[in-house]
Amino acid sequence: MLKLPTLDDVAHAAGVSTATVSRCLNAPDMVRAPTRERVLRAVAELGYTPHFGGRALASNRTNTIGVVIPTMESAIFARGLQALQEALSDSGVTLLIATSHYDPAREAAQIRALLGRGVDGLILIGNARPPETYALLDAHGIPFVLMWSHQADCPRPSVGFDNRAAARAMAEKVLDMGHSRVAMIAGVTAWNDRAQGRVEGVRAALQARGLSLEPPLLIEAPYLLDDSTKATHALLALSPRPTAIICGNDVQAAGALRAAREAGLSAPKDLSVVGFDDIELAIAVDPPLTTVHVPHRRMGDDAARMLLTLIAGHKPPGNIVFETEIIMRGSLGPPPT
Amino acid sequence: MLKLPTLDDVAHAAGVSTATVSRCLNAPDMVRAPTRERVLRAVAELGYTPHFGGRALASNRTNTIGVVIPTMESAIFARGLQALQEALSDSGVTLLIATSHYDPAREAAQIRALLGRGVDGLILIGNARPPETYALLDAHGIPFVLMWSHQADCPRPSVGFDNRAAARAMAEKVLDMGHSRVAMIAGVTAWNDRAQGRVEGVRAALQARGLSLEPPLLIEAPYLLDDSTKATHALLALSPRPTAIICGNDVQAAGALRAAREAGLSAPKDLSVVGFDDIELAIAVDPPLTTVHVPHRRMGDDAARMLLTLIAGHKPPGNIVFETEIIMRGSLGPPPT
DNA sequence: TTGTACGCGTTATCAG
DNA sequence: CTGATAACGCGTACAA
Repeated sequence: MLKLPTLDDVAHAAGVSTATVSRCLNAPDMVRAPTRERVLRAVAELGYTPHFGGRALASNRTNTIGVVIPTMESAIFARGLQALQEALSDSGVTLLIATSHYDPAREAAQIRALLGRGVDGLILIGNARPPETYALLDAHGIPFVLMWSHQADCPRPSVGFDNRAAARAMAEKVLDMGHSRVAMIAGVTAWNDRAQGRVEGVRAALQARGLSLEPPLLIEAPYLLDDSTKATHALLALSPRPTAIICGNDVQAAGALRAAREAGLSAPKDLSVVGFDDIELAIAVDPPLTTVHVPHRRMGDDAARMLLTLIAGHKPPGNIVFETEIIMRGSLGPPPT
Repeated sequence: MLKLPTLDDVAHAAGVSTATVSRCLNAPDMVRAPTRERVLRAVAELGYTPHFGGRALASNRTNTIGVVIPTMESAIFARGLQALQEALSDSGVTLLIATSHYDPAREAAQIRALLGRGVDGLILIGNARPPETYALLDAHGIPFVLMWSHQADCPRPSVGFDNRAAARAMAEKVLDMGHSRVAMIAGVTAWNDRAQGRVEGVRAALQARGLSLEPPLLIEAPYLLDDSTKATHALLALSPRPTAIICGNDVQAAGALRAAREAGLSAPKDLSVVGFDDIELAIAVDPPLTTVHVPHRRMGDDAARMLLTLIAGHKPPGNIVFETEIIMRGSLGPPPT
């Protein structure tokens, strides 16, 4: 293991003090051009990279921000993450990724771990979490931004959209198609305001037309293909069976389509299925999914930008709310006659 | 911004020296039980977390390992990453994730960034990279493990499988079905030994039966749905057109199925399609994909374990090679008569 | 078994 | 514009 060159080595090689070298790297304008040139040459020659720990210790900043997402396995958060990462690396900031498996206790533990690593800020998904977690955040005084949600009554800085309204709009689309026996496969709603909002939105739309959304027509299932397939089979065993299934996300919708096939039903002729999120999977399945388009990239971009603003000590620029859009593809059609 | 509690604060609260507190955390056995208990209580009460930078500086270790994957957007690496992360966090190690977009220059830059952050080890995907990158690694003396590949002539520690052999076996399966006009949509092979190996394997199988694999029957495309759909349309325009398409991964296979549908062909009756990797997508599409199963989780597990061994200074335990397995599902059938 | 004291690499505050 | 020098929080010889 080679010993890495230190500030001192560079200073020695360039014939200046460590302070000057440090300045060349952090505030080049404060150094005369010829000196700076000499120093930078020495830096290049030695292949010097500042030691992260030393820097963190001395400056109390890490140029690192942490994000805790529920999971990496489903592709839901991948694109947003990538956007986050790109936006941040433009500012020389590194992204530290942790996962909570949709478990608030794990999320709190991950936040603690991230804080221990001295992250300058945090990005979290959604706003439903125990008060202790918010207490931890507030006590620490760390800047953070919530993604994927927008609720008017949540005073935290956030970049997201109204899951409830989007789901309601989708349900209305389904009803407008003429469906009157509508079921929903929802994500697990415990500590998940996105899943909750989507259920509420669908329920509101149904109730406005005199329909209700209760078990057995409402099933909660993890955001996984197999669980959704199983749930769909249960729904299809009902009599009369539903003519449309609204799913909590695209993965679940893909699972529903699969169950329909297994049951010998063809979508959308015998059964309509709609999803949510508009991930790549939506156009891979047959029929392609009618779904709610979510602006993954722009959410990531804007969340990064907002967090950097907060870290810089500026005022929270007000929450950002995106509009969603229903993408009509083949999986939604009129009910069978 | 609250000031975080330091070792000194804990020491003060527990009425001991900082050295004792440090020992309680790093080598509990060296401290008498009653003392330790008192200290740990203080730790808990103050919510103390060791300062990452300080620790890194003093111990020259970060308990962090870095991984550079090509991309997060396709789900290919997600499961392996999750496994890595879980295996590592059991050992109190944090995973730093960076992406290269399949670009060797970007990979080198990310490695440099990771080294600057003082990672204790690295995980890299595949073994095809410029000699300068290996030179960088060797000069630094950092332990690293390669994943997803196994080539007998590569002397680096690795945990993977033989992409060439797996692809060859798959191609033979296709040929055994009776296909004689076989095309391939490969991943971009530049600096990607997995993609290269898969092409070579398929080509070898075809050549053994007197067939060849050259353009226009061989097309390279990014591992994305749309590109593969486009490539498939080009293949379907050939005359005579291929009766089977072997794809570089499952995403491409899903794209091929989509193109077939668009062209009014039904799989596997009119066209057989096979994939590689066995990600969740494989069972979401219709027909479900016949594909090569890759042991994502075990690869992640073992790579983590091997790297930790290397970091601990033990001998490289020899490369780990996994067997792959062809999973027969619906997308491969006999050629149309 | 516990405490003292130094050094890790960097930034930031002062003088000059 | 540049150079000394004092922190920053922790691990670890060494001493007690």
